[in-house]
Amino acid sequence: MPKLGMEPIRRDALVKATIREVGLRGSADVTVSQIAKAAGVSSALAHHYFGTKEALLLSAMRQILRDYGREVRVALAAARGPRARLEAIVRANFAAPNFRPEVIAAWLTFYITAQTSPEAMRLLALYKARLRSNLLHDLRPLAGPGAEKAADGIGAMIDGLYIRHGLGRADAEAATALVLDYLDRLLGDAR
Amino acid sequence: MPKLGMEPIRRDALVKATIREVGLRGSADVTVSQIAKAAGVSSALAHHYFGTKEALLLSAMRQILRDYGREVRVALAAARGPRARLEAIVRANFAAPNFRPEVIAAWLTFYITAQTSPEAMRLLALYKARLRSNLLHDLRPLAGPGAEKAADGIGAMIDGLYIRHGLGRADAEAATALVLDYLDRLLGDAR
Amino acid sequence: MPKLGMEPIRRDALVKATIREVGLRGSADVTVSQIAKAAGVSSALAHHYFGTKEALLLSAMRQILRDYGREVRVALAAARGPRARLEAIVRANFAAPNFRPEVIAAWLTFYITAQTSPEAMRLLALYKARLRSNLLHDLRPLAGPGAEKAADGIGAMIDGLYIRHGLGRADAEAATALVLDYLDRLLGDAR
Amino acid sequence: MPKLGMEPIRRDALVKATIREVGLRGSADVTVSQIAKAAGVSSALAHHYFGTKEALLLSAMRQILRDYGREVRVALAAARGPRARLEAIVRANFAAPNFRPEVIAAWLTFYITAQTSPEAMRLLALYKARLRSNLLHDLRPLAGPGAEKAADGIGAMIDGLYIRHGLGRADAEAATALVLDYLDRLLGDAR
DNA sequence: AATGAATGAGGATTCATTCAT
DNA sequence: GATGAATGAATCCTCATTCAT
Repeated sequence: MPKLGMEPIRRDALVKATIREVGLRGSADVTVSQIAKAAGVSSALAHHYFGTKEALLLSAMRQILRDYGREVRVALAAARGPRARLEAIVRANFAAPNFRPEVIAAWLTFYITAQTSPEAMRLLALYKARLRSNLLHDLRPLAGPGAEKAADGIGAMIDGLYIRHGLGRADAEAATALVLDYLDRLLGDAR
Repeated sequence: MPKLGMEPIRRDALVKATIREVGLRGSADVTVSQIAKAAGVSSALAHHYFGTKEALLLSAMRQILRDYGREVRVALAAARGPRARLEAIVRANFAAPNFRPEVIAAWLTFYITAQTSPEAMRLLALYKARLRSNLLHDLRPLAGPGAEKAADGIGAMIDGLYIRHGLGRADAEAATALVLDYLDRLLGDAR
Repeated sequence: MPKLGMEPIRRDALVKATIREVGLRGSADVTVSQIAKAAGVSSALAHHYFGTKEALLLSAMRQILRDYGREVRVALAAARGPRARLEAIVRANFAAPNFRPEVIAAWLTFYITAQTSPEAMRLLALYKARLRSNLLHDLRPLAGPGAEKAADGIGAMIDGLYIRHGLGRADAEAATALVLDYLDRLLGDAR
Repeated sequence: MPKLGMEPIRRDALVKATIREVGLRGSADVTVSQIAKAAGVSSALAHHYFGTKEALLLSAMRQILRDYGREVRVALAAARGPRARLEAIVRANFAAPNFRPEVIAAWLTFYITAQTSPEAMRLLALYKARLRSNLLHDLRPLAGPGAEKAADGIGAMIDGLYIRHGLGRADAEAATALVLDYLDRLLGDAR
């Protein structure tokens, strides 16, 4: 029984299902039909709304990036001072919603997709840039000229811990501690 | 013009072609036919020698791990003392043969594969364990009780820089410097 | 021009085409594509509805068994008394719809299939059991203790004539007469 | 180490392996490679000696027919008088070497093959004719004008019991008894 | 006499995508 | 707004067959 204004609901359900399925199946081997079924609609509808599979995957990627961005923004809003803000950024990266195995698996898949799809690459680069700029903003007052390198190092470590988590253990707490320890060593110079 | 003793030659060519194609195409979407063509043989021959596509992918993964292991071993042999050995390990990770975009892309693909194939997961875990044990061996005399955390941090940063390289620039030299800087900060405690 | 409710129509067409093709080609070498083409659809649709080739073959087998069962049931309904019922069973076995070369060829193929597929074996055993029980039901009042052996003998002869028909001539009339003659000799004891 | 005069040995091994494999695999799904491996040679050699797969299958069929013929001939040689000879024929049909599941399975496969290959059909027809002529020869003095029908009936029953054996139980002894009982009923007329 | 090497042709199966309803 | 119907294209894989050695 079709209703008016179903579009946003369906789109959302499909995007969420995409993230879930890509994560669960843990690979790029997800089919549009699987996603559609998981969203409770026909695969034809998925095409109706997104046109192609790639577009659907990109939408899912954008959603993940958006979720991630929100998480960071919220964390930042509650932090006072550069050091606290840096810690907030780190914590946000390993916060539950972003750190679920399925989301990590989705990220990995998007890394792969990015090697083929320029649009995916663009999105991933955007994430990198945003993280870097966030870090830089608060590192500069603390680390001075070393800020650039510090941002690179911290960003890399975050990424490394992130994908390692997907592969096995490594809990969020330990990951956070490790990065914060690194941060403090970096800031030690300036202190 | 068939010759005798072609098997090792073909296997090698196919494995190399697999790495290359997986890297170039940058995804798990490589077909056996593509790989076979790149190796200059028919897809039937690929199946003749490897049985399944997964087996071929796993062989390629083993080859990459073997190459990586050799690289590290050679670097270690030339190093004197724990600090030098640690630096050797880091450098080896970003050394040219391991750090080519195609190899990195292959690694990423294997990360994905690992989420489905237990054998791939096993191989990846083995790599992680070896890297960690290598680092620990030389960190213990220098970092004492902090060695474990140090190994985790350095390992994570290496992985992060590694996949970041696949995504864009970030040269080997900068990556090496970043990790060594981190290393020195870690060792600063004990110094 | 897709319509709704096509599924039963397509399924039926595919099953019929399967019987026809298996019969015509006279072997298990029929391909799904051949069957699909004969049914006027794509091979993809055959998989869409039946999943696997084996499932399609089994469906065809079930259809043949169903047709056969109906034939026997109809014949039995019109017969009065054990002797007449036995004759009806025999006649039904050689009645036109079951006795077409293509159906016989299909039977033979299913005999082969049964050696690999437990489900096919089950279906064939079911047919055997039903025929035997039908025969026994009416043989017991007439042949007494010899009923079991009589059922086996008649069943075997029917099967033998059946496959012989597939191989060459041997018309239905002669086959029927032969079995009925045997039946009468068997019943002679009790008469 | 190739030897002189290997040809007959290899041919024989391949034919035997064919019968065995066709029987074991219980279907026409046997590959030349499987047969060759079972015979301890390469598949290339099978082609070297037989040219095509079909030729190899036909050779196997001829061998089975030859074995069957010999079995019957030996049995006949030891029998005195028409009745004894008829019984000998029946017994030979259910004698161990012909009645092994694998041989029966091979027979079934050849029935299928016959529907495609004229040569296979010819061989099968030849077997039918020989059995019929054998039966007729000894039925004529005993059954007179009914001999023809008797031969058909007995032949059919033998075939029926034969393939039924392939499908499940039904031991040779019971089969023999059933046919002999039928024979005696047929001869009862003339007695 | 025998085989390893190699492949073309084909077969089952999957899937993104389209379209009429 | 939504879907069942349908398919072309592609994928993995198998196999009979050939050929140089």
